[in-house]
Amino acid sequence: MALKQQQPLDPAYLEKLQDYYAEHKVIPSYSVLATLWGISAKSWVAECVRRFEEAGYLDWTPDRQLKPGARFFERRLAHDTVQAGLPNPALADGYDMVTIDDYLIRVPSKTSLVRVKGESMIDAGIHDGDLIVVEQQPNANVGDIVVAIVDNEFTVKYLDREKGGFVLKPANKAFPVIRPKGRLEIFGVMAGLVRRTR
Amino acid sequence: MALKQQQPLDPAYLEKLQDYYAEHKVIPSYSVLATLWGISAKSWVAECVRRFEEAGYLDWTPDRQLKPGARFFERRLAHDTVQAGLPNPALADGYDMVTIDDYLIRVPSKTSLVRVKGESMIDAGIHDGDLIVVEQQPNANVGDIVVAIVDNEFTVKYLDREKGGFVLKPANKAFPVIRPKGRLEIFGVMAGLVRRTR
DNA sequence: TAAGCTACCGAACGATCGTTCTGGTGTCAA
DNA sequence: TTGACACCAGAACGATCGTTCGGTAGCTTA
Repeated sequence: MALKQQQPLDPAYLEKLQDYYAEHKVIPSYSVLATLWGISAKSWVAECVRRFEEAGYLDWTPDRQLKPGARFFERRLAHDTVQAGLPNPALADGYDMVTIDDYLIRVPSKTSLVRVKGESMIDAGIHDGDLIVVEQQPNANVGDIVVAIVDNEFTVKYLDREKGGFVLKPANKAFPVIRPKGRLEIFGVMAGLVRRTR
Repeated sequence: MALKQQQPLDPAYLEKLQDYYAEHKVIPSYSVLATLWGISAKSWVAECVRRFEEAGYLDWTPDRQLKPGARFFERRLAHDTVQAGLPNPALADGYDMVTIDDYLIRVPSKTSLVRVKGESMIDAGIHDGDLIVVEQQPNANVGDIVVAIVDNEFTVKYLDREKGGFVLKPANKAFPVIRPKGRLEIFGVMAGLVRRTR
């Protein structure tokens, strides 16, 4: 027996909830949701919540408290071609959904973030203040951008090899190549980059 | 009159709550908190919550629901120098974030992602294939990096003004300045950048 | 050794929670 | 014309919520 196709809910409901969550970091109660959505019956709120839950946007804690679901943090990824008159971006067509965290992080337990200091990697498009997504591992390949520990500080550089051993090369001619005296301590390999510009 | 100095609370309480929040993205109720903290009296939970609230770790929504406070996501040891042994690569901000998503997105309903095509903004550290975090809005200021719609395609450029009107300037001398014939249609303003390198 | 804290327990209570059920309205196809 | 269905209102209800208040055990201070 085929499952009955559920009518899609008003996307504005989800958006309002996401905005509320972004502000308060909490999912509100049914009565607050009713106000938020302009609905005056808790029973209908319950039904809407049920559908969002079914669609994966909401979930429950073991203690039966409402919480964000797996798809709650999805973002619209606009295609690079735009339809003819498309003033209203609410149209579902022309968008894929992506969650930024899933996009960048493959192994959460081995992934961390390091803030970039200085302009030594500017030719690789890595600016001062950017966050580097690092997959922690003790070794890397020549050509990888690695986060190494030099003089008790994190440093982001290209990994390269000279006859003397491994070296760290900046992507900026104004900076010198680093040739570590002892063993080169690698913290991890760069897997991504995050920059906030506003 | 000097304010009475409050006894510091057990830091383990806050840690347990932060762990719970990291898992469920929600602040639990008093009875769940009691279980979480190994306390059997809700009245005492209420007192602890009151002190966390006083210290800025917890807060209330306008609807009197408990939510994370301003200091909830703070890091204990936030500096980019590395301790002996393997470090916890904290953010130098003094604040940690729950998710990368949270770091980049302020208004989810008005935010979407656009993939960059080409090298026209390479001098701004924006590479081919990067994802631009866009806050959708119909106008912008000179100097902003904007996502505009030109010939039914998204294009990322600096917004500038010439005597003829607004123009779009690339960050790469090999590319021409775009002078739109009619009205310049702005999709939104760049608020961040995401790059995957692996 | 009594008084005065702090840390906690436990019962009681009114408010609010989410659920359930009954019912109304608008739309569309048969 | 009549269902069928989606959308929504409202009342009723037991469960759970957070608050209040009284009480206890242990440690200080005087």
